Amino acid sequence: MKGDQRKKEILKTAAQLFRKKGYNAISMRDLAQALGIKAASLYNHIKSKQEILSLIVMEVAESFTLGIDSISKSKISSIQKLNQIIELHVNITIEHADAISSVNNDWMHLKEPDLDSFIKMRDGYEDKLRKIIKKGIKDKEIADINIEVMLFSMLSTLRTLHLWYSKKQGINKEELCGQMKHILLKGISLDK
Amino acid sequence: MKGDQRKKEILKTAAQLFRKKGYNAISMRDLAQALGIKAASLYNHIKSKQEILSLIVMEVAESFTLGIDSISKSKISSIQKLNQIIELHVNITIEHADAISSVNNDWMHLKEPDLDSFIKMRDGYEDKLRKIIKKGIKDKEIADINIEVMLFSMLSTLRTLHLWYSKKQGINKEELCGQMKHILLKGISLDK
DNA sequence: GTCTATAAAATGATAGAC
DNA sequence: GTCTATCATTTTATAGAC
Repeated sequence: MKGDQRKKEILKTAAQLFRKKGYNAISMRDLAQALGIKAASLYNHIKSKQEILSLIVMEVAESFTLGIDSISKSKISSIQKLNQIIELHVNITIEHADAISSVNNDWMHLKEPDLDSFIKMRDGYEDKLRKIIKKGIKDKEIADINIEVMLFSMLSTLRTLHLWYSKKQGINKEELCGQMKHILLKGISLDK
Repeated sequence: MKGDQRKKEILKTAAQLFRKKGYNAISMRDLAQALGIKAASLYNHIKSKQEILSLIVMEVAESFTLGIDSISKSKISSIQKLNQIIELHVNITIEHADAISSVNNDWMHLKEPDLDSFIKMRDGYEDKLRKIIKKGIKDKEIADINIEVMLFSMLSTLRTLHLWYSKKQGINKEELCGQMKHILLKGISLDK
């Protein structure tokens, strides 16, 4: 089961299809056809359609959780932590662009106990980021703007990076990280 | 047909349900039940499930198109135009928070000719915003960062405002607009 | 304008042959 | 490991009674 190459293909193709039309719009027949087999054959590799969604979404959610935990703990300034969080999102987006679409839009179709686990991870992520911003304001590293607006704005941009990244070529990872840091942390206006 | 109050109720309830689970996850039975009637009764007011989606999505898409057209034409600075675009998004989000969710996530389930029309409006919107940013850079009102990154970052935040706005109370429209302008245009870092 | 009854198609999933 | 055949359920939508 560990080396089931076919299962990996199924998950990869499913993530691609879910990204285009969403979990509910893709039938097992659609998925099978994209793989060149019949729908019934899928069940030799996966237990159910639900399991496919779960494997796709939970893996990425766990990567984000591990990432933010590590950044939270490290002994660096708040601005440096925000820089690392931007890098975390860019890295995961590049590696799991299709899956992120389901993390953003299909998570509500998870079933218990995954649904509860996902929501806890998501809330925990937001809370850790909120604490980093709060400390940054206290230490006068970050402007004293409404913290929830700030949090929302950063997360919106980082979470939807996948919508835009795959369309643009000619920008490498380092350049992208640099631009994102500039825009998210320093703004675009010149009139100060 | 103009004064069909029931039809308006159907569209409003449908938008609420689509927001929670997406167009494909909501059946006509679900919608009917939320309205306290049977599924068959819906068809006295609407032609099909497709028509419901179309009415919800296209109205909001047209509002955005009208708004950006008007802003584009007016004789004000680029930064002032960006300020007005932020106001446009805040206003439409407050008035059509449920519908915006379908505009973001369910538009791909539109059928022709609506699908093509929607995509044209969306591309047109992005292009008008791109031109405003470009002129702002030329006139030295806006920092000379990668224009596509800037465009993407602004739109990501503005388009997902609905995810966040309905959760937070205690912030009024004017305050929200002010904070968004600050974050999107001036950034959050203090170290310059 | 809403109901019951029902058609026609699509869906997730299983059984068993090869 | 994939196939054909099939099942049980759900789905959108229509017809016709009230």
